[in-house]
Amino acid sequence: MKTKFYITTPIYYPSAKAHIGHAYTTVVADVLARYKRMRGIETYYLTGTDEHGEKIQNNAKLAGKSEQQFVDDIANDFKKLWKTLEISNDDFIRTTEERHTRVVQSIFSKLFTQGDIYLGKYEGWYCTPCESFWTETQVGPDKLCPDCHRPVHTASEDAYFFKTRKYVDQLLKIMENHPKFLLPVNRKNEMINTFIKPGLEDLCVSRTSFNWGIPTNEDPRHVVYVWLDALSNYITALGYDSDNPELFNEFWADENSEVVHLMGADISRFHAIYWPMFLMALGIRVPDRLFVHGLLMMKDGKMSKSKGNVVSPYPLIERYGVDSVRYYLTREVMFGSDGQFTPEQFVERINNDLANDFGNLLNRTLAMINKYFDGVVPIYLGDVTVFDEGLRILVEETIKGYEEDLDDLRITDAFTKVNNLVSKANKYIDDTAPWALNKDESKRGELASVMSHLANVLFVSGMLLRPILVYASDKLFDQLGLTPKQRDYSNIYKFGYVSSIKINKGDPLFPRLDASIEIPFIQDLMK
RNA sequence: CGCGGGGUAGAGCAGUCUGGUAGCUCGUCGGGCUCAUAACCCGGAGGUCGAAGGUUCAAAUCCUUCCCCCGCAACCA
Repeated sequence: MKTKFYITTPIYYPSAKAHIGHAYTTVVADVLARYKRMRGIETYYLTGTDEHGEKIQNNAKLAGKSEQQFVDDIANDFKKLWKTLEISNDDFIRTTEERHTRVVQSIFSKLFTQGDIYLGKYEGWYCTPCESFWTETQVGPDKLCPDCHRPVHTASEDAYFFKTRKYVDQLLKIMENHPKFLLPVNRKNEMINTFIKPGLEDLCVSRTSFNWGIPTNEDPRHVVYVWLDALSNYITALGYDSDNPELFNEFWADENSEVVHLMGADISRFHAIYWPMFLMALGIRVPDRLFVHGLLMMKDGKMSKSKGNVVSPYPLIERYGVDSVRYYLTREVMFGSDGQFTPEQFVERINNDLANDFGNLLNRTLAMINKYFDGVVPIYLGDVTVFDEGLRILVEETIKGYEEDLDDLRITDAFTKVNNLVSKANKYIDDTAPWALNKDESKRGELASVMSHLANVLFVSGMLLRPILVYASDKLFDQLGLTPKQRDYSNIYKFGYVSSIKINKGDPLFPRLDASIEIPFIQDLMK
């Protein structure tokens, strides 16, 4: 396994405030980052905002702000949300920052000089009053401007293009030789069959129709157009081509660093095709993994401003806590497929997994340790019964499977295994019936073993969930009586580590939510 | 014929690549337990796996055609 880990979210386009969909991607990336750190892997986690383009220019005007003021405000909104959600990003890159713009200009120049970028003509449907280009499908069969509904005409303007031809074979080879380069696999097939095979066109990398962008050194009327600007953030943030390239050398250039990009399907094409090509042109190695995650849909379809079905994460966090929201986002959606946000499932997920199964397991275990052993976890003496043995073996299998899954980005599978462990521990209580053992003095050893096994399962479960539950895991460790030093991941390999310590039973970790109150409350948020 | 995803129990989903008794969570019905947050554990009912045809000893799974839903369509995770 590689010793270093670099993970990124897409940089979000701040044309409006952050919603729960942004939070989904960012939380998932955070869970992976925290997991890797917990395993002792040197990790760097990057997120940020993509702040250029015509839409920003227009929205700023509408808001009566300067472009910079407009993006400053929204970038702050994103930063605040990540802070609230306890996102552990190491950096937050903004494409309007000098450290980014300067390097993008230099990348553009380099590609131009070496002949990968050339000056050509961009053609499309143009609306003169709106000063905008539109695509064939946007203007429709009647050739009307989608904005003002007036007729458009074909027009062309000078633009720079990136030559793709030179790198196609190399890219195909990468996809062929590295089956996990682009996941899920159907995404790879889509890229190859729809975009590459029919013949890849050159990519337009500059525009003159608006000016809120990074001006090129070659011709300042041209600003760098979207993807060359936006995608470069993954390396500019690390100090590529700057006076401080240490992070770049450590987390990108070094083959011992695993580079993972997370993204939605809408932008997978740019990540999977053009981004590797840009890197090849720059003579830099390509990422290890591109993972296309699903979207969190609303009952009436995709979240969008026009539909007015966007959910803000803030009121959810405020009412249910950071851990619950993080857990819901990580767990609800099969990683790689689309999922649906409904108030019913939100409440259900938290009640079943966190309150009834996980939280209650802690609560009932500690109650028994208090009652039967005066609040001290009995000394671990190995397996006494077959039930003990079965549980211990399951713990070992769970840890192994969890690690394999997370290392392979199978997030849903990994945490499903933890749920299963918790659930089997609840069953174990039924199987062993401690209340019955307590009535028989000769079964004292068995009873002690049950408590000890349960305490250790709780320790392991809390640790495996720690990348998600940034507060509750430590509350659980507090209640188990573990010192901060003892809360180390490596200790979960030693089953029986939690032994002979005084517990501090506290409040339930996750109070059960009353569905009849909470569902209407969340429904209200969706209006 | 633009591209892609999907249609499996009342709800939400896995399983489809590598064909072999249809599974998970929730709900529902019945039972158990009493350590616990009205929780937990066990069992039952409930499915012509979108439709039709084909391949096969055997199809949710492979092939063909069709129907329906959704997303994208060059800056909405």
